[in-house]
Amino acid sequence: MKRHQVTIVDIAKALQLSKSTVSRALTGHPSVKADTRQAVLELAEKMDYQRNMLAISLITRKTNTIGIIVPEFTSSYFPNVTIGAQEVASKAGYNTVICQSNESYETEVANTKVMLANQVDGILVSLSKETRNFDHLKIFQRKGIPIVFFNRVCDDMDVPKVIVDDFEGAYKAVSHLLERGRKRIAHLCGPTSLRISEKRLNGYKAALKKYNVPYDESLVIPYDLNTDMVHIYVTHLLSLPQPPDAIFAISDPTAIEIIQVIKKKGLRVPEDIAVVGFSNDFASGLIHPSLTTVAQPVKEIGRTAAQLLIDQINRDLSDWKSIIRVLKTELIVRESS
Amino acid sequence: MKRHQVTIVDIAKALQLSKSTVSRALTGHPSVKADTRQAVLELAEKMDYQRNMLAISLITRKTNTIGIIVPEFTSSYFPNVTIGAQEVASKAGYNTVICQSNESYETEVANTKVMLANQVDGILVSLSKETRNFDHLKIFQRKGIPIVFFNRVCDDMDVPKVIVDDFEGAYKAVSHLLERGRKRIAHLCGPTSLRISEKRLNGYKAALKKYNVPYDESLVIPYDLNTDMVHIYVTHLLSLPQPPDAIFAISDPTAIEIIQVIKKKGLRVPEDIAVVGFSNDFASGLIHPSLTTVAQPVKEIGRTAAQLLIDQINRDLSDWKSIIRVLKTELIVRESS
DNA sequence: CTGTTAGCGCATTCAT
DNA sequence: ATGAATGCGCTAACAG
Repeated sequence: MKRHQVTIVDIAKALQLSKSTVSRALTGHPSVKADTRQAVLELAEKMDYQRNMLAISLITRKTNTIGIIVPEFTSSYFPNVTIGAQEVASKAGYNTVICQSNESYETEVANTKVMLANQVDGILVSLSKETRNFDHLKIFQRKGIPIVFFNRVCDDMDVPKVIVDDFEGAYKAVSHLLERGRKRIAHLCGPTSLRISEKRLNGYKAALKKYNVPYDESLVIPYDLNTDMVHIYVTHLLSLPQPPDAIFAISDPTAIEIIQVIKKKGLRVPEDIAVVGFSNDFASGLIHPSLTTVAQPVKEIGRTAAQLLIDQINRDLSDWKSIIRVLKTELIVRESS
Repeated sequence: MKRHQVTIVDIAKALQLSKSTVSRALTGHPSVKADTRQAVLELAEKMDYQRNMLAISLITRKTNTIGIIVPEFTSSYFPNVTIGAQEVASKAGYNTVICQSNESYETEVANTKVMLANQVDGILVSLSKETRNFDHLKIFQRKGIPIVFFNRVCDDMDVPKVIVDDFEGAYKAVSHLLERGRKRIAHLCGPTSLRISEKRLNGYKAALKKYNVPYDESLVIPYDLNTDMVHIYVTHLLSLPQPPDAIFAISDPTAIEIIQVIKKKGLRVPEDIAVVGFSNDFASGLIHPSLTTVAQPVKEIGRTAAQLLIDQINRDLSDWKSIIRVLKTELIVRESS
């Protein structure tokens, strides 16, 4: 299928001008007579001329495009982060290419190849739950292409990161449960590959310690974020000799699933078991009972990450910063606790 | 910031080969000795070589990229459509660039410029609620770049479209309410600019007619999808001399907001007022009471649209089809009706 | 203010 | 099976 592309040459011919003049007129270069520019612009408009960014990027070695790699799009978390990121990016003149890794390491690697091949000026990454090797990301460092991590970060790499205070968030959530008189608090924690799992677990432990509640390993269940498995874990917890009277979940989708399972078993939330989630997904305010959760400033995370990335792009290679920006969480108490 | 890019030339030099040979080896051309290819591939890997798609696309006039323009990302509808679309696209070797118009005509126009400048091979579009002029999209037709519309389509243009049977969906929803004995059914309908608003309204009217319920214009309220306004409309409806006993909403976010407003006023759903939505967003199964709604096959819409687009891209310009694919809806009855 | 020249990185004719 | 030359559309020196 042969498409015809309108080029600068076409305009130049029609106007009896040189290519360079047309090019300059189009790019708003000051050194071009007002009426010449006017004529060029008008004709360009009339001919549906669009600058070919491929050619321009090839020369300037800049695509004004940033890549975003996220694990999934099913909760409201990542869509909202990308909204925030796009907001800042487009204001700074950058386009955005979004890829989902689907929580798969393989796919994540493939995504990075695409980003490289398309010469993005930088990438925003939140790791898949499977990712334990970071070579595919270190390539960017070697090539001098800025990376900024958010949410699921890589400790191995000395680049900017945007996270929330996961420790404190979990600490607040569990303290809240303890203050409400809960004695046996279970924790459905995330996969060990993710640092956030560890940090939230530590917050959980610290809260227990502060309130002098012994840490009981049998109440802590690591799971791989596949919500299909939640009912098994909940069933298990409820069948313990001393079942928990509260569950703190690593994420809102998890917590929501927990509530569904508990209700299906004929138990009441929060009377029999309290539930607390993490992230304040859109759905958590709607579910019945509404979910107590640790809110993250989602769009702000996206904005901050994009801003750090753009700063890095504009900065000289020599003085890259590896700032870690820690945003605050907020405990939102609702009916489930 | 000067990045160094590894090029074919680097590999050629290191291996004492010509550029063409290296290029052929890299692209899997058969006419190259097995061990030469082997050597090239190995070195390329070792040097972190990545083909520069900008250069390749410039020559081949093909970017293997499709653009997607959606109005928003806040409900679960559009994220899910894009997931379906990406699935098909990436299987066919296409990358995806996603833009949000934020329901703004201006932004939508800007988005199309970006797509053109980046030489996408085709675009998937769902119109913003403001869009009434389609020149920015007709440019694609003129340039021979395939377009496929989904959900919010443009009647003016003879291109493939993927929609659901909005008329039937609304008809089923309203019939359901009537069968449950509701007599005065209000309808919060979408902006007149969107065809889906009209079709759903027609389905509403047809159902009333079938059940011999007179059409009462005062119960039909057009609104612009800004959920902040919902409480005003609901308040108005409830203050009517003969208030409605049911509300059919153009969308799930709308219906969810309606339920919240009704509950806040101390009325019960569905006892006092039944509510039905449209689309079966993720949240609709979680809200209390859970929402009766018309489910759309969301991912399937994305898949179908992407497939039609890719078909079109591979087809010859001369025989473009303007198929309209109409997918089925399904009424999901929950607690709110 | 405007024109001329050179190449960005690569695939693709032609040659050999 | 390999090499040399051409050019995709455009910007960026370099000249007037």
